[in-house]
Amino acid sequence: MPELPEVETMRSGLAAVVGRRIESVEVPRGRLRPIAMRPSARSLAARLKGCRIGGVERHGKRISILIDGLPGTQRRWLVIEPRMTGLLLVAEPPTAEHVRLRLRFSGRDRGELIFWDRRGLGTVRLLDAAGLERACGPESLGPDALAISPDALRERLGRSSREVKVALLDQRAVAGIGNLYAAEMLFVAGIDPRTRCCRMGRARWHRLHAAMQEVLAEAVRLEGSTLSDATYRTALNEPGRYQMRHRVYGRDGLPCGECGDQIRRIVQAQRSTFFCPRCQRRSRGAA
DNA sequence: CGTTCAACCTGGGCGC
DNA sequence: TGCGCCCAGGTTGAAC
Repeated sequence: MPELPEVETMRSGLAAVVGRRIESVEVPRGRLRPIAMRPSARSLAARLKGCRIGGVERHGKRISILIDGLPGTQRRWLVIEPRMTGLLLVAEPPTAEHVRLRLRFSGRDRGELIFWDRRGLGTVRLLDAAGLERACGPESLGPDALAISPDALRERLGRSSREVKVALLDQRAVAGIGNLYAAEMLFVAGIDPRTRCCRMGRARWHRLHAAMQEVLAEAVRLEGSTLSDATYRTALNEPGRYQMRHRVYGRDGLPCGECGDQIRRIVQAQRSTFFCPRCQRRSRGAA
């Protein structure tokens, strides 16, 4: 479930291939249904060959790779959405079967960039500047969760009648948060995930913002969360280490590390939410 | 403005 | 051993 920390780890891992020239492009075909790729695999391969990797950026849970050296002066970006099980690797992938795109580099350094995706829900698109703006600009994504100010967070969500856990997953409001980290930051902030945004005062928004920064920064430092299904790996095909720090996610029925009460699982907007009913009471704190 | 539901996929875990 | 079923959750789009 690549969220901000996992995608940020992919981005920093990909810094190793910036400046390299693409010698060949491979889109393996197997028994699996091809993933969404625009333009077609064949055309993508033809256009990328001989180009250079100009840079790598993260936009919420998406990655853009600047492609230099296409004919003409216009720049293009390879925009990749890992969605549920997509990985960007500069090392051998977990299995050969689910490799969706492989760029081989030329020159002294050689090496490869691989997009691997077990479930195939991810997408790969080659976009021009306007397309990049549409896919990753403010009409699709709000401010990054690691860059937003406390007041901007409150400004963007504070009037909503939605439950705060559901609202945190809205990428147009704030970008990068998914199901796992939403649960973790609400626990750290001591906020009931069912609280309506418009019922939260300034103090609680600031507490949520502080928890957001703390949880995401620590998860980035530990290179994301590799769950028991072991899907997510770093760009070097190593597991993340933030799963050891999970306080509520995936822990229903287990005792809360703070108070010892049982952690509960509920469903909000068709997604699991994990929380501690005692540590995350609606009225906890001054509010 | 909002919610709900289905769809896209594969594979791990479970009950039988 | 194996089959059928449920579940994981990012994103989009339709229906209401």
